[in-house]
Amino acid sequence: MLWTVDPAAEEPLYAQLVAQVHLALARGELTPGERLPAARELATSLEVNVHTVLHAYQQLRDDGVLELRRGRGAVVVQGAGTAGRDLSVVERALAAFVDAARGAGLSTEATTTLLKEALKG
Amino acid sequence: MLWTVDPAAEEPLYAQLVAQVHLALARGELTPGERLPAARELATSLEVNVHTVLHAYQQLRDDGVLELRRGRGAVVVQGAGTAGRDLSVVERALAAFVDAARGAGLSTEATTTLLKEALKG
DNA sequence: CTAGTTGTTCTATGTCAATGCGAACAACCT
DNA sequence: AGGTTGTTCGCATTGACATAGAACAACTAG
Repeated sequence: MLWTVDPAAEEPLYAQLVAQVHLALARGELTPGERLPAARELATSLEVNVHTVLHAYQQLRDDGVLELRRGRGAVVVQGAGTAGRDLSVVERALAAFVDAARGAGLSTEATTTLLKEALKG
Repeated sequence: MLWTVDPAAEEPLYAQLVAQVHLALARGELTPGERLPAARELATSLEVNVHTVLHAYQQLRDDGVLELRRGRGAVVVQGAGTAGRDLSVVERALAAFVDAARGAGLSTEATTTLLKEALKG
């Protein structure tokens, strides 16, 4: 998977990393059993502090996505993600939703707020 | 519209108010020309500081949703929102998207991340 | 014109998250 | 045994968030 980080973004750096892993997992770019780069290594290449990367890793562990062990690194948990599943249905539904929202003149704030509400229930 | 605030939520208080206005506007519960409660008044009833409410109001003004004038209060801008439009199409598309995402086993993080990505492009 | 209302602006304070930095430590691998 | 890697401390800095109080200016209503 591809790692990127935008220090200018409003979203915290660690949260950006967390979201990227979730997304890569959903897209099958990351599969269970796969090992992620070492925290220090990733931190260096992203020009970010080690603790920031570790913060993201620990968050992902709490999410049940990663398994962390000293000396071994960060490994994607077996059964995590949707690897192998077909996401085309989701992609189509997403495209339809975005089109509908834009067609109705909804702002991005209103659109994301609607989704959050729907996910709550 | 209904005003609520949850101090325990992760989302900032002012952001909660902003989201509520956006949502109410999208749902037609708030119409252009309508006047919002005075900042001090709303702050008192919500047991929140005046500056917090004002922060939300000013954010909404920056979003092009509100018009603020001293002595007159906060009024919804003419042409703001989707008042009068039919949101049933959006609601259905949203429901379909949420169903598809859940059916695919996507986490809420992955789902919201997907939407953000889609809204960017 | 007067008094009340309401947003605007200013200063100040305290808390907390995020990030960065350094160091020691424990489990794991080769 | 030695290197790798996550774990756990401590500490400092920055900024957002929220609260608080006060004075001020524009508007409304009487």
